[in-house]
Amino acid sequence: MAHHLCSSTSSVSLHDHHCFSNSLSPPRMLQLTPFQPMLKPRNFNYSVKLNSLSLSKPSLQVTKVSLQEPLSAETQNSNPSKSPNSQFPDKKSSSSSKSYIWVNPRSPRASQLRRQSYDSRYSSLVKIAESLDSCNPTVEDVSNVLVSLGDNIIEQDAVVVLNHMSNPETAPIVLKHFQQRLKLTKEVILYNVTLKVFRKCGDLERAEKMFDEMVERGVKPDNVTFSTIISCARLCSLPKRAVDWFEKMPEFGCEPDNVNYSVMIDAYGRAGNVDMALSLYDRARTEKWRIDALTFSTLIKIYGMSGNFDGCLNVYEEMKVLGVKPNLVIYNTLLDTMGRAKRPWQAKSIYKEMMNNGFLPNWGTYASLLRAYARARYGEDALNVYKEMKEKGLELNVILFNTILAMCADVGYTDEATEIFEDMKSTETCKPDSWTFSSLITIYSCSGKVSEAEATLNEMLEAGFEPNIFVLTSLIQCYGKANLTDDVVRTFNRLLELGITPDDRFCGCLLNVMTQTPKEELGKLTNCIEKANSKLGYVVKLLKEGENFEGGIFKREAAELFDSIGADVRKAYCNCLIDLCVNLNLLERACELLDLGLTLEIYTGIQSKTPTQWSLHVKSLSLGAALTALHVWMNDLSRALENGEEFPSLLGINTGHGKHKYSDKGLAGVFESHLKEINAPFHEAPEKVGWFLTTKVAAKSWLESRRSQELVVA
DNA sequence: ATAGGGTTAG
Repeated sequence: MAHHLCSSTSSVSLHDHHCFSNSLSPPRMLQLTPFQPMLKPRNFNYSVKLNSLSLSKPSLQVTKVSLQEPLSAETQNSNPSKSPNSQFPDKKSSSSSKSYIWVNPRSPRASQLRRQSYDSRYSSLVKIAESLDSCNPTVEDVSNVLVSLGDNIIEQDAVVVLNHMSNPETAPIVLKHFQQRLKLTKEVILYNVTLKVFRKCGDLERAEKMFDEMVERGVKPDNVTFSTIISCARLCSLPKRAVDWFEKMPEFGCEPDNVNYSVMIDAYGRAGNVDMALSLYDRARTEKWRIDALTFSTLIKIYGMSGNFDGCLNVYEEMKVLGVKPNLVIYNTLLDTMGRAKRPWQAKSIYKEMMNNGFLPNWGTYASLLRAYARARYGEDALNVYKEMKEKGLELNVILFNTILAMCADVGYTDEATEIFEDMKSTETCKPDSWTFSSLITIYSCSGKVSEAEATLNEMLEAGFEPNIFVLTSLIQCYGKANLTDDVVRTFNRLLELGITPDDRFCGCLLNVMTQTPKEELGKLTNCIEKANSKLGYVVKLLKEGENFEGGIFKREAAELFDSIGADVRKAYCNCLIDLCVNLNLLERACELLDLGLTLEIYTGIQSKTPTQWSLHVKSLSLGAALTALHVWMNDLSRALENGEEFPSLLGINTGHGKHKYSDKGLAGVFESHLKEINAPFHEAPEKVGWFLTTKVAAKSWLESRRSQELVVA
């Protein structure tokens, strides 16, 4: 990484370093979701002193294709003889027997006529529906629009008109109009389509009122009535009301069918009642209802929402066993749930299967894939999906753009993020929001690009967004890395001016900045830390005062601090505090903190022993903490040697691979040079990445020579 | 497109 590190003062040797899932990072809003892991791989710098650490069957089986002229107002007023569709009989002549064309319904001619005649009628009805949506909700205005239908209205016309309406004010008036003028044979259908209008507007109140009205009028509700109201309740995020309606069905003589089950499976799932959803599925299965792909998709989603991701895959397998062919919706749902499950590899194999089965990805497919890859930080895969979407002209929305930009921030794709941000701005539909700016500022901050971060901040302000805690945390990290301590302080004051309360992560970032700041500037930052979090301020103060305090106080205060902060930041705080100790040459204090970290189980499994190998695991430690742990381990090994303990054939240190986009040199690299410096006989294992190994013999002789050296010094 | 089920998330 190109960070500007803390100035290389002669007394402090500085090392670029990042640490892993223990680190405090500039926050991203993504991390607020429950699906996000608590911690992410992140970069950090530590300055450390090294030497210390269906089209329904054509219902026109009718051979009669005689139809009226298109029912638009214009044609009503125009001279029929001038009608462009003069091949069809006009309305006036339709009363004469000659007006009927009799055609074999199976002939291509019939289907052509059907389509044409249907199309023209249908589209006029749709236009009338639109006019009804925009007219005043008065009987007069509604009647004026409906006049254009003429007098030969059939029941189906009424159904089509209402089915296309979306205005909950005019729809009941339209319904009444038809009820008064038509002899309805299936009045329930008219009610059902009116209920759909209310559902479109998410107006459950009106839908329920309409239900009462129909019952009062003696119209018997059917399964469609119930599925419409139930799905309306579901759309209104009132799944419990959906359940109430489902339970009312028997009361009205309705037996639930497969669609009702399907809707209810979804409604129960959304109500959080997974058990009921699954028991309905069982019932549907034992009652041999045909369970279709859509219902399986719903089931997969329910399992996914309850976190049972293997359940999702089981349903998918069961579906195939039952002979239901997966469709695109199923695949998209599976991809989505595998993304939520953080199983990008499974998303990948499902996508492959989908392609092999001849399906073409649609926007939803790409969105699910992109999310699955981006959330799991499969950088290359996510970028490939992005490129493919771009090639196909599929535009991302803000959420998707933000998802991929957040990934770029996590894996250090600075240039890619810049390009994607430009793409985003060039779209007409998508404007960057505070999340977008936050991710970008984080990216520039992590890669040490101060001027870019500041430019993006200004762009954000121009777009009318106030800096939030996420942005300010990133900026503090940015200035900290660049060793611009005064700008860190200025940014901190800005946070207070904006009335934002510093959170654990923000304070952790400040603490992390301290680990990168030269000694003589630390005072400026301790002031900020004291204002931000008094407990942390006190611990830092004790630490800085070195030995001048009673034993035990420091550890107790530190323990209290760890108790007061979120479990997700404890390790990061502990790492930073140890780094600070190491920087200030307070090795004993560092050991105390490491010990406290072990006691409180902030750190686990640092040392391990098997009959054949003793190991030190420093993967999740900061450099300072890792070097402290090494120091402790060596002392433990010396003691074991003195006590005549049997050594295993191998001794090893696991640093992890230590590669990170924002970092030039990882923990492994720094550790390697430190091991050389102290002549430790550990060597990088060619077969095992991130491991430094030595033999019993080499370890023992090195420990011996170290002891004799110490004796000499003494 | 022709009375009922889902699709968009951070």
